[in-house]
Amino acid sequence: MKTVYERADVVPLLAEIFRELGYEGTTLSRITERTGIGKGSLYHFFPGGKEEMAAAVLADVDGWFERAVYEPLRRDDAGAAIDAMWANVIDYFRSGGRICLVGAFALDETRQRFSPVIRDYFVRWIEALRQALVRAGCDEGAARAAAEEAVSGIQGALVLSRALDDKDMFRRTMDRLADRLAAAKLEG
Amino acid sequence: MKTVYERADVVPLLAEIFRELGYEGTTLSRITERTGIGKGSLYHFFPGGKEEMAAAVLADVDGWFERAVYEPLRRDDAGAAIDAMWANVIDYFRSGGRICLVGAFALDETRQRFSPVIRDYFVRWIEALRQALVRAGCDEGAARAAAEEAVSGIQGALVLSRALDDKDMFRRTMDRLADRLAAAKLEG
DNA sequence: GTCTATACAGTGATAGAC
DNA sequence: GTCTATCACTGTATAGAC
Repeated sequence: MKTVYERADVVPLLAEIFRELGYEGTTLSRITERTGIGKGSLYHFFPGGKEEMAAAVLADVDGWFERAVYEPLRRDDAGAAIDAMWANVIDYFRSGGRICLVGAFALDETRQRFSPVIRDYFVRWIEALRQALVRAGCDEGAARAAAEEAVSGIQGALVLSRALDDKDMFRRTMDRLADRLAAAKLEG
Repeated sequence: MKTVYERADVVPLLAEIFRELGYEGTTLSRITERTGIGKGSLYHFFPGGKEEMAAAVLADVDGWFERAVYEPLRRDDAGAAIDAMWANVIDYFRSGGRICLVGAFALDETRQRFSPVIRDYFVRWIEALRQALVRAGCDEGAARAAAEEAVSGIQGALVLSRALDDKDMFRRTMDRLADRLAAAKLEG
């Protein structure tokens, strides 16, 4: 049996591998080992090699958040969009069982390769959330701080729940962060 | 000119390199390149190779936090120890310019190598902070949650301030987390 | 304790058969 | 599009001279 892929099918597989092994830890042979896709095919899809693979994965992740989270935050009913954001975050990160690739890439020298993409992902998240809070009646300064706190808090929960191997800790933290956002809406 | 090292001198140098490059990104040749220490010397100090180097670095980091942060939190005046913790954290992590090696190792497969050390570092931090909060008059449940929130929040700020390349964001977040801890003391 | 030389498996990458 | 073979290079690790 022989499987024929398209580039779009390969990207999510690569995403899981980069998430688990990191940029440096991901090697072509480990990709082949886990997916069955040979070097020939990989270079056919990604002539730029590993760096192009990681860039494609980052673009894919970014696109998902843009559609599922940022755009609703900018356009839909603020309360509903924020509720949806928390549901999406818990689901996407599998209650802390899955890390944020963008956050992970920000920590080591990998950041230098993808610096603009990494920054943009977080800037747009914070800005979209800030806009939703303002629409919900929060004042400008409080909205900015609350948005930053939420996005930062998610990253922290991903690190800590993974270090403690405790998914409950992740869910607890998402609940607390959601409460804080709700409080910011009312107070602002 | 020839420099003669002791093992204890080498560990902090290795720590910076592991922090910048990650476990997989750190190679023996890059260590030599940055420190001038040859492979022969490295294997003399760390016969177990790279894994032993990383373990030594983790033990060193852990020891520093134990002495400078955890022990004061368990024994000294609660308010003073908590104030000292925030000062130490901002200083140690260079306002977000330096990452938490333990947190970084928790994110990818490196975690499997050092899982007990990683978990223990965070468990003891949270527990020591919880004890300080209880001594300050906070009730048990609130103290546990507040301690977890603070430690998690620090990790999040490290990721986000690095992604945004914004040290002010790190300091702002430390201020906010400190305020939240102070509020928890009073409310609890 | 440090250096040089070296072993050999694994790295990203390329070329050509099918 | 996928496979196999192969490239030059770098990875960790070891041994022995000094």
